Amino acid sequence: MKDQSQKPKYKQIIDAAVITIAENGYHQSQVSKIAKQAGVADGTIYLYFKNKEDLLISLFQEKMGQFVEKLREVIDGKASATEKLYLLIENHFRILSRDPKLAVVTQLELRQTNRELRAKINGILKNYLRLMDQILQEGIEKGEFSQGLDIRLARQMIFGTIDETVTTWVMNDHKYDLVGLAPKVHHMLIHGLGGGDETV
Amino acid sequence: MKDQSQKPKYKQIIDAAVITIAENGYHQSQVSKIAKQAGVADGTIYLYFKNKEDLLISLFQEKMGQFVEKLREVIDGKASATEKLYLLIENHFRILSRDPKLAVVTQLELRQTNRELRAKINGILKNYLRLMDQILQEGIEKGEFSQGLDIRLARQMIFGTIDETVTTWVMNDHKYDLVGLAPKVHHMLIHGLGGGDETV
Amino acid sequence: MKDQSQKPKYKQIIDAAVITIAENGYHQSQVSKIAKQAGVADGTIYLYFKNKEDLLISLFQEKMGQFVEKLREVIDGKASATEKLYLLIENHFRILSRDPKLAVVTQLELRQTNRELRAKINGILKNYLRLMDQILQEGIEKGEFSQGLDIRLARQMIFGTIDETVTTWVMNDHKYDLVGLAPKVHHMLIHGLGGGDETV
Amino acid sequence: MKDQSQKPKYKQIIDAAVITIAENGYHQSQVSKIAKQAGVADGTIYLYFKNKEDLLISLFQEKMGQFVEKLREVIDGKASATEKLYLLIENHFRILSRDPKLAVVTQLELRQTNRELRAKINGILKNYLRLMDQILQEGIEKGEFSQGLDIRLARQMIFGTIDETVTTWVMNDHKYDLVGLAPKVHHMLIHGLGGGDETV
DNA sequence: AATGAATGAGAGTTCATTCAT
DNA sequence: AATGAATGAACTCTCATTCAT
Repeated sequence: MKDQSQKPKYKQIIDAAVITIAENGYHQSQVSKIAKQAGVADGTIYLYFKNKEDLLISLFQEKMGQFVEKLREVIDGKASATEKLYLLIENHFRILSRDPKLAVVTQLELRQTNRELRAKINGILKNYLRLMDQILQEGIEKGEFSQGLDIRLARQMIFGTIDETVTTWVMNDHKYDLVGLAPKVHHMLIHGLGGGDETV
Repeated sequence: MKDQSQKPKYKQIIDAAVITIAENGYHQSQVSKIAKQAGVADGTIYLYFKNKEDLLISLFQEKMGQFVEKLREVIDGKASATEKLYLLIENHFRILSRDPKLAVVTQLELRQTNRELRAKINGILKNYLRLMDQILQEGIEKGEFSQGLDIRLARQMIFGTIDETVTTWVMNDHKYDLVGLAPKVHHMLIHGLGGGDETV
Repeated sequence: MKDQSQKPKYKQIIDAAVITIAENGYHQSQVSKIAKQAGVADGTIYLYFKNKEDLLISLFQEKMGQFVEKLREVIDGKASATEKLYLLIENHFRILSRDPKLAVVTQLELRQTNRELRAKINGILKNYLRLMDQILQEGIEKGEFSQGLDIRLARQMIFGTIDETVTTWVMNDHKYDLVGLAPKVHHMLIHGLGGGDETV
Repeated sequence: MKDQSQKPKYKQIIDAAVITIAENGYHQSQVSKIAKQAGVADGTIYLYFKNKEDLLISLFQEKMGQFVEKLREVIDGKASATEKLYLLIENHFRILSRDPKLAVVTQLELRQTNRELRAKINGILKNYLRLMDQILQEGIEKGEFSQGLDIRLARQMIFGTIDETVTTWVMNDHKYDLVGLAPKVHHMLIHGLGGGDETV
């Protein structure tokens, strides 16, 4: 792991954790294995993280932080909520497409943790969900989205759909183009199964 | 656990597993704890299940089997795909509302298992997903749903939305009425965020 | 096991134990497996034997009893100790050659038992060792064997040699003729490595 | 176990295993008991041995290795095969006499292991048996031993006799002098029961 | 005499974490 | 800051034996 020696140890260890977990699965990613992948001693990990759980939370925080940050950049300044939603979906897909190992870790492996850890992970996710809520709020105000929309439910539909789509893609070994699905997914979320042309 | 003594041991143990896992979490549900809850000796569990994994898979199979069966009964003979979708959502919500412990187990705890076990669980889920595909196919043929619908993606939207809605409800300690959300969720899935009245 | 139904249950179970142990090894011969082989219920074994250890001791007693009895018949009335020794070796080899499963059990499997059980087995062996002592005593008195012979050591040489020869044969999957080795083994025991023609 | 703290852990654990097995018997020598005897934590054993079986094989290898090595040293450079055989017997007896616990372990306890482990132990014994074969070959060539000798059978006589003698000594709680038996055993092996003076 | 479902004690092994160097 | 040897608690599964029928 010579090329990692430039990075600060903190990030070096987190990246090693992503690789180790993606390659071996959560339950087969012992601290000693992560340490070896990072090129440090077992004990060194405890100089940077309080314990294993803290490492995993930090991993999620670090990666999710970048994630939301990147999305905000892309979305900011766009005219419509509809467009913002599209960019959110596409970039969500794009970021995970570019880092399939991270995708494996977030979609499959990190969900194998216990309730307590998952609660903390959900806390971190809050930022992302809030971003969705903002888009939804804006869409409703601008008249793009239905006035009667229940924002919390709508956000659950958006997040649930995106999440399920990515998970299915990961479980199918990334064998098809995820980013290419963005337009269809976006269209479905906006117009529903009915396609927006139904005469109700 | 005197009132369980009527049931066959097999079901008795599965029900004990649901209760134990819901109350203690997956990783704190040792075989001995499940046995005690079931009112049998540890070894007895191994007369009915090959090992702990087999017990968990059987649990999922047993409960999911009832689930899909019940849904089929409710849905069969209904006129429209739209109506069938509504019934699927409402009953999905209803069944888990009536058995909050089962909801905890399926939404949170059983996802903490390793990749291999989850693959087996997904195999069992297939039946349910196929039911959704049938409804979608029918809806497209009858002109209720958009002709251009990608069935696989649409199913991921439906399942992802339902799943996320239930999980959020479970994570909020079942503190609101889940079944009551069915109409709104159904409407969103059919009409999308745009509400079906947008002029695009 | 229909053809066993004539035999008394006691022998039926012992024979089943021999077969089961020979085929599966001592540690893989659970009571339930022996019961199945014998065509009886697990519990039935406890009507005929106090416990598993008792069954094994009885097995050894039964088979070893026949063994010594047969040898006595063959040997009785023979003229010389040398001849008796030969017959003992040859018949020891012959009996185990004819029942290779019994050979596996006595040479390999029954030695895997704990110290206590082996002490009891040795008690049963005593009869056989006493027979050897008698032959040795007779041989010394008749002048066939050396006057200075230490009977106990001599018996250990005879038994050790026979036992090692049979064990090696069993470990080599009975792939050569054991009985045919009797003359050579006998000659070696009588004349030693020197062959009796050395000029000392 | 303070006085063991100088030794490398590897040997420290092996010696603890010998003592524990000799004192408690094979089946009552749990890993935790061996660890306690060695003055280390249970887990430490697994830093030096793959598993319990590996510890036992290593024990035998280590002790048997020293054994054969010591015998080679003693025997090398001796003039006759007869003398070499004597030294082999005497030293075999001497080494086990000096370490009665090791004798208990090799003669009684280690034979209680399953077929697989015993096969591995036999593999290690091969070196010792080969040493015997060499002595026999040399003796035949030098005219000390009978020309017609079957080396394999002769080795089985030697090993069987020595082994049985030691085992009997161990089963009698080492209550007599084993080394003192060497001359008689040697004489018997060379001249046989007949004593070498029989006129055949 | 016979059954066989139920019992429950018992042990090898893993791995997150520590701490002397 | 970094190391890595040592720790020791914790859990699944087997199987001889029992006893109600």
